[in-house]
Amino acid sequence: MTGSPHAPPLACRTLAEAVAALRQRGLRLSTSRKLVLEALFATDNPVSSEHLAGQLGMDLSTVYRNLEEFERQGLVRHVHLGHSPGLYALTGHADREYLYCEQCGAIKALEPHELDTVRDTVHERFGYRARFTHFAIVGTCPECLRG
Amino acid sequence: MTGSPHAPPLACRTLAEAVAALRQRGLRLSTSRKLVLEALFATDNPVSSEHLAGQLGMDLSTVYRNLEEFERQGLVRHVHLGHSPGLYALTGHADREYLYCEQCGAIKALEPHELDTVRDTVHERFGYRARFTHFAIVGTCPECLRG
DNA sequence: ATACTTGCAAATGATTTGCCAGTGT
DNA sequence: ACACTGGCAAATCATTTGCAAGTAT
Repeated sequence: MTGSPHAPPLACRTLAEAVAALRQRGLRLSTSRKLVLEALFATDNPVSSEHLAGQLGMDLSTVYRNLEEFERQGLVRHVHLGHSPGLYALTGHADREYLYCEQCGAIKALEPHELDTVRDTVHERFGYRARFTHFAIVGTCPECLRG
Repeated sequence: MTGSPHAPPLACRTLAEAVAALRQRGLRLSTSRKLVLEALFATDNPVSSEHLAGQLGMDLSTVYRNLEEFERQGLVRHVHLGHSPGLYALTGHADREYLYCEQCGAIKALEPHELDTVRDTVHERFGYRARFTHFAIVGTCPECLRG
């Protein structure tokens, strides 16, 4: 979770695919490494390092070291919704972007293309190509706007 | 810098105005408190707690406690650009929003209204009212897009 | 006079690192 | 075999909290 620019995404649909890709890049596939990958493939949502370590019964530092390596390879990314710690997900599996309501904490996950209009608007006006995969879009949800 | 929803903004143009507003709300105006306010009024950019503590020669915890109080009053807000720690600024003075380039670290500050089209797009499509004052918009700047 | 503020030190939460024993290739 | 990986403990970074002494009202 270092501040360095991100590796190009390494999208893998299956565990086998990911293992192959990592092998090809010369990485060793230890038991813990495979467990972390499995866990990431098994869930639909970004998960915390804490959660992974607990669930897999392995040391937090090991989890972090593996996630770090996976991020370096572009296989994994982490997101920040409100003020919470980083949450990790597979790049290819969870290219979602999030709307976070700061009043009620509601989180709306968006499929990869759903923010394209927004992205285009930003691009037209400022020339920046935006990604909302690192920081959620924070605001007020429809319900709280009414209330 | 707690996760709680924000107080309504308390926009003050001058130090005197801010002092008056805080007094009115029953807050004591200690020397350190005034120093922090002065420092915030003196700069155009969001600053780190560290920076304030150093510059003003006061304890970090005092700085944090004051910033916390000011945020509670809606006078101050903090922003996160990339992975860096929180940066603090006066609400009324720095209602800016930021575009952050994750390749080169470039930061573009936008005036309050400049993202309105973007905000409207988000609102039309998802009903959310977005604020980019807490998390910058992260992406790739025009220069890096070319390179 | 009294309640709020300070500095200092120690606690916290998230993440990182050192080290040495263990394991994948 | 040998370089890489794991667990454990300690370090770090940003931020928070406890406490006794000091200060604003």
